[in-house]
Amino acid sequence: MAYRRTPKMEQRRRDKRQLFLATAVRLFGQHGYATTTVPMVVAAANASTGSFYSYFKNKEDVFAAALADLGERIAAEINQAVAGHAAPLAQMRAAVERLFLFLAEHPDEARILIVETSGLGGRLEEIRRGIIESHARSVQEMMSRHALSPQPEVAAQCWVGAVYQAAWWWLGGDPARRLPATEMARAVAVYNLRAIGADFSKL
Amino acid sequence: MAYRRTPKMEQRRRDKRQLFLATAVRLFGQHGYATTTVPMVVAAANASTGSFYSYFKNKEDVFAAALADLGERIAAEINQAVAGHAAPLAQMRAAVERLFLFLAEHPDEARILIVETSGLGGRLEEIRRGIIESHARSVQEMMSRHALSPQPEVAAQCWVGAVYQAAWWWLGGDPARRLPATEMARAVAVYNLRAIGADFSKL
Amino acid sequence: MAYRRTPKMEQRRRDKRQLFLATAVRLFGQHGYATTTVPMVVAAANASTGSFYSYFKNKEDVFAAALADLGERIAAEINQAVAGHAAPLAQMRAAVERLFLFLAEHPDEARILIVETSGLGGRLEEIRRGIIESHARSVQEMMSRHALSPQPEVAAQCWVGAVYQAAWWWLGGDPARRLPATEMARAVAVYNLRAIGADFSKL
Amino acid sequence: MAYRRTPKMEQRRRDKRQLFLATAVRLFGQHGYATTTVPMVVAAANASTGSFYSYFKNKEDVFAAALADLGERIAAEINQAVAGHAAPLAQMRAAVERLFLFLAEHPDEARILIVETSGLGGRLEEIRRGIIESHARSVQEMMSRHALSPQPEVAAQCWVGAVYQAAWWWLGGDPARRLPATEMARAVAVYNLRAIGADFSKL
DNA sequence: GATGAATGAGGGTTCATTCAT
DNA sequence: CATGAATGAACCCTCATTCAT
Repeated sequence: MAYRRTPKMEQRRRDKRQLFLATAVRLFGQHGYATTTVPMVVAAANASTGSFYSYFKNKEDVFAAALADLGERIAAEINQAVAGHAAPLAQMRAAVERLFLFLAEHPDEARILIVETSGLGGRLEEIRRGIIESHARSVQEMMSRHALSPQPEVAAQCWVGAVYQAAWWWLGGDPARRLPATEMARAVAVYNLRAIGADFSKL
Repeated sequence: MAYRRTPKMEQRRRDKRQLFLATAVRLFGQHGYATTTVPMVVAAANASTGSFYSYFKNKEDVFAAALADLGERIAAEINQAVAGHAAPLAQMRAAVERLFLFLAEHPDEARILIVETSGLGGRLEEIRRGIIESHARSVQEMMSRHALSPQPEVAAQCWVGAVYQAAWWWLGGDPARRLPATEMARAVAVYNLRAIGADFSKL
Repeated sequence: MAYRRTPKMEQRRRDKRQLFLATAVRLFGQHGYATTTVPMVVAAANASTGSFYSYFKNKEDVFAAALADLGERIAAEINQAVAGHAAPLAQMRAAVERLFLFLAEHPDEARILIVETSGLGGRLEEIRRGIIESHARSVQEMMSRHALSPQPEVAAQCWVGAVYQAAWWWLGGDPARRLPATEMARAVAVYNLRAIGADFSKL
Repeated sequence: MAYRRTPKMEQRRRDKRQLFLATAVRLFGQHGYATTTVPMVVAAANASTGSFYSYFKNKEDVFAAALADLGERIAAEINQAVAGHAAPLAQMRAAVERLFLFLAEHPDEARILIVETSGLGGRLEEIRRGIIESHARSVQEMMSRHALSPQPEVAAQCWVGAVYQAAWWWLGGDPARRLPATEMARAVAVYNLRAIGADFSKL
């Protein structure tokens, strides 16, 4: 007689998985993939080794899940930012600023995304590339739609690289002395928009 | 067994150290810091564990040395490139192109610099930051000397980030189908120069 | 929640236990004791861990039960075979042939009995010894009743060992090229009967 | 300057490997393959985990080495025994007796050979089969050379099975009450020789 | 100085078993 | 009674580092 598969249990499983994921993101962000150990994650999540392995196939698996999750969150952020504007240039600017702010507000996530995502075997590298590519692609699309740059592919990479590096640098600075995040975001946006030849009198 | 330190021996030591360093750069570049083991380096250099540890305090130490070495090589490249030009803009353009080309021609080094240098404990991160900062500083210096951008610090980071990311993307592409390195270099230079408001009619 | 033990429920319990047992025999036979995991058995029986442990004290317990079950099945086979003959020699021959055929037709069971029953702690070894001993005992009995061999105890062990090893060898051979099972059975019977000095003119 | 590879060190390495091997045989014989752990072997050999793994690729590897070693020792024993006789029957009898005695005197080795050599993945099973086959083959050869049995292949397996099972049974008996090993050996030899129709008046 | 055998902490992972639901 | 999530001890194995030769 099969006992009812209680919805409560399912919810708990989802919650616990989420807890593991969040913990993993934090630790991976703070220590890097290689240096973060499964026991560390398990301890930080107040769980047991066995439990961990019932939610994820292995260490790589959590990382992949965390990365995928992160990709979606960023995409959502950017989409939301873009949705608030009609003009292409305004949209691009909003996208850059939001991306920068997201990274600035989520240092662990930023670390994961910007560094420590290499030498992880093809699969993870793939996922990371995918995330970056997807930003780059949207940049590229907007640019080519508006004939803003002769080599949109290259520009898109530069664009993303500029944001990431700026964020990375800013995160490493002394919080007491660095520029406010919003000003940084604006400066980076200006840098990138100028780079693709945007006419600033329109903004 | 009285040993005398002959100049010949000193030379040999320098050579061997250099061999270790080169081997380490290659392997770290190919496999990443965490995945590269001391035995691997030792084997690839046809040496012995003991020998290795007589040249370097530990694994981190080789990596730091390799990084420092790399920093010097890059600085030399850029200086050389800049030296060939008088006009500031031409210098900046030359610097970007040379940096890109260096990364394109030295994938192992590129990988070490761009991705495999995080989560490695403060000291190494410091060194990596140092390298990037030094590029950034020279960019910043040129810019502020010529009043090219309102926020030279930020722009300098964007600048470097654009080059690195572009190089990384290019290296990951299909060698048979990607743009020639020199064209890429030029495109990246254009991106960055435009970003800082350089008057292109002058180039 | 008052439960009443209905006959229907008892029957169900017996059935489920039998299902677990059969599944266990199959898996233990195919993968060996150590390599077969409780989750494997549970999954193959479409049941749950908890259910499993309500039928058996632990992993060793199923194995013991499976072994005991197997012992009974073999005893029944042999008894049935023997019952078809009156003359002692004919009985012995029938017993050997039937035992061999049983093993040949039940590879999983054969494997459990012949090889996968050691290093399992005293109790299981005991059970296995018991099964073998019981064959040996009946052989021994027949022999001593008919004064066929000077050392019936030893002969009985040789007798059983010959059958088992022959079966094991035959099972490991290429099904397309090996002798038909019945011929093998006969050859083994001849070997053993001759060994105890049976007068073949009587057969 | 390569330092002389001292013969003393090579000797030590051989010795240590041998120590590991002997220890492994003992423990595998006493507890079985699955139940014997690498830490157990390491502890019993007064060595370290790392050392162990510098001599053997993994757990399976020691076992395979132990098995191979055992195969050679047994072959040597049998060859030596056979060499002492000229007549084929006398040779066969000597071979059986020696094999039995070897197993009787080396319980650990016997356990390894007779049981606990299955479910170990193809490779180890292969090795074990190989050892048994090689005995069987020599039996078979002698038999067919002297036209002693109509189906020498089958007889050879029975032959070996009889010896193994007899040895196994004998080893499990109460040392204070069991037959002397030499008498057992003789009884087993008689069993087998009769089985292949040897004319006993010749012995 | 050079060598490489030895060390052992610690990593990732599995699985027998329990117990709250 | 049934379920399956949770536990955690224990396994196999790697590798940075040391030190006797």
